[in-house]
Amino acid sequence: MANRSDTKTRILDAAEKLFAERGFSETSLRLITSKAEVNLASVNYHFGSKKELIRAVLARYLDRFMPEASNAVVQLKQGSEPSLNEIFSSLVKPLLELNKFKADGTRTFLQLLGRGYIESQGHLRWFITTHYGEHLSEFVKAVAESAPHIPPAEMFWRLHFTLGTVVFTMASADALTEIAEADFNEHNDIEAVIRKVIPYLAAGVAVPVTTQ
Amino acid sequence: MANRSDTKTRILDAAEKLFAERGFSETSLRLITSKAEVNLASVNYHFGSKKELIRAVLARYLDRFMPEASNAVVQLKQGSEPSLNEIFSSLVKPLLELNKFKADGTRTFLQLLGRGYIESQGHLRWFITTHYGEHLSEFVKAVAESAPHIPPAEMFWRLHFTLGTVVFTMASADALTEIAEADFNEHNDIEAVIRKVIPYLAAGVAVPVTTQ
DNA sequence: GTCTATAATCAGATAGAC
DNA sequence: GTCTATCTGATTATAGAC
Repeated sequence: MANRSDTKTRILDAAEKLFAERGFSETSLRLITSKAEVNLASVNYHFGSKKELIRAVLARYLDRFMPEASNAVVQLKQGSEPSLNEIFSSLVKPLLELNKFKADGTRTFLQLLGRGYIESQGHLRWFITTHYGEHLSEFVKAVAESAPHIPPAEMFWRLHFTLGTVVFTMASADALTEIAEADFNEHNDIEAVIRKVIPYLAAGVAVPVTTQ
Repeated sequence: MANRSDTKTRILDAAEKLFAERGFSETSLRLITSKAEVNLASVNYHFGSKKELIRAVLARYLDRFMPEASNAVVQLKQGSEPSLNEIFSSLVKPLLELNKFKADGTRTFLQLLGRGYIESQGHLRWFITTHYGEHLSEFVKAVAESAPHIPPAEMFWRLHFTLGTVVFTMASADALTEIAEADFNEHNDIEAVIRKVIPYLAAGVAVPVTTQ
């Protein structure tokens, strides 16, 4: 069995792929263990429960991405007054680094994030803010400083609009790239999609608040 | 039984509320029939299956909203060259009309739409484009004319970014308004959220394409 | 049309041998 | 650590009496 990773990793690998494609509640442990070619009981042995497995899948990506992302933002601020476009763009490299960790890692991570935010009824939001709060606030602080004309409450909403744009786009990325291919003969990988969405996000976050 | 609507309506009413709050797969027929105070078997008698019930719930809203929405857009174009903000804003009234049809109808509809797009693996997208395609294209055409500097393929992406922003925001609207209340002492109803998101969307859709 | 009762399936989790 | 076998509970769906 030289060419076979350990059971725990096999489960994580199969689970993240299925979770990203189908969502969490639509993915049974039986399907996961069947794709991973491991025994059904091993999930509970290694992870305790399905819920813990989901957390482990997410944590494996977040542990890599979050420090790199906040680091990129901090580095960027060493220079002078980055634009919103530059701040968002600084996340591209940390995102693409995930492809080195695992094939299709960027897309998988973003899709997991999307599924997680939508399915977990606020639980993932809590998990991320409590476990990665300091990294997160580096990003939020940089954005706020770069758009000082937006009041904090408004910025709260806009950052969540942004999150929504990203996670929905990524959860639908497969379908959308297929349609774009068929209708416009455009081939887009995940990086191309990310680079398309950034100007959209930056424009929305910075648009002056209308008083009506 | 004067003060009791018929079984079919009771099921639809209970189902749409639960679907919007919890998602489709997290809502069992047992929960629906229990809240509706009807017999479990009546769902299959009246709708045939859970999947058909989901379609019926969505169709009840779409049948009202889509004609009104496309009508609003067409009306708006009678005047001269509406802005993107005006086009998006023209949807507010049709959306709020849903509150007259049913208490909290606007929020319910948008949350259902969000859940549907995310959970249905592209099936809802197909259902909407095939059943409401003409209404939809009125809207798309108006947006395209109002932002002629955006090439069609780019506009395809931006309209889906927009869809993502809206449906994610609406699927998370309850959680977000709670947080905004707690952290910023801001009270927002669904109309307030809609009015917040429109400038964000309009700015993103119209931002010049960057050539890099 | 509505009900009870139940079929048929699938889920997560676990006991216990190896 | 891994396996088989099974438990327990939930689900959708249906048959058949009323």
